[in-house]
Amino acid sequence: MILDAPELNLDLTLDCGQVFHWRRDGAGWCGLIGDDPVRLEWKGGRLHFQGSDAKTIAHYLALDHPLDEIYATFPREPAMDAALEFCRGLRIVRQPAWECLATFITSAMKQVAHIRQMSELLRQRYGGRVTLGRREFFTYPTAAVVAALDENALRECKLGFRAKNLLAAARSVTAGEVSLEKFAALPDDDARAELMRLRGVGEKVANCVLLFACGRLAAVPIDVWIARVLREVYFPRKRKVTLRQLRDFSAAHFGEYGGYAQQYLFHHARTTWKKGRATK
DNA sequence: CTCCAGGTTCCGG
DNA sequence: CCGGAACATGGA
Repeated sequence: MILDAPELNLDLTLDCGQVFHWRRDGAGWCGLIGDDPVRLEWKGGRLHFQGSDAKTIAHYLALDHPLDEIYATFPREPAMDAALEFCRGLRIVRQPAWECLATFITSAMKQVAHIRQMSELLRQRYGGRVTLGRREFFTYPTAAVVAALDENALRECKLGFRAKNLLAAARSVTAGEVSLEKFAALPDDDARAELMRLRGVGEKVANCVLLFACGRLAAVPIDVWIARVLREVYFPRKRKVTLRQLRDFSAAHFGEYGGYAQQYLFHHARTTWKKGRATK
């Protein structure tokens, strides 16, 4: 099956730190969209796929996001231009809300490789097994499944102190104390506040969910990397810049597609910085 | 062996 | 509101 997708860089989209379970498969990628096992490969402006259906895939990969319009809102500055040149075609996907929320709860103070590992362990032990041809996949365990576990089971998935947070969040969601479905009607600030009622969910994780699952493209998650970039680029040789200042600056400076700008800066910085260290 | 990672929470100024 | 400290674990 084939889908037109001229402005898509699949490698960047699936391997830029917004989602953690996709793995390379020859010239393409294998993973799940929700419970659907999928294989994707991009060739000559078209997306070849197996598993699931065109509509689901186009929605997940956000092929409807108007990249040209988004890029036009990026501030014209060397750092932003470099990030855009590096990340052109990277799309902010629409992940299932719970899966996104849970993986980012486990992401606190962990490297991307570790986040992958925890996600994979949770899937293999508590998710559902599905297949595509001879390939095997495991869906992400639902909130109800996680809620029924105990803290020790989660610690055995290498979650460490995050186990308590994931468990509490799963139980709150399962009990209906926080609803991940009713966000559609809420403004960003209200949806964020709702998410932050969950144990282990602060401003950063809440913004990740708003951006990577809910399509709130103005949400700007500020982590150690983006904080580093913002401080170096926009507040050079300034002694103390608080998180609050960075947040207020981002909202004012990047505007309605701030989440896209942030992700491009994030991936560019993280990738080039690592390279710089490796060759040093 | 040391350092640090897509943070959050709790506590004292 | 702000700065510090505690919190687990593994890869570099």
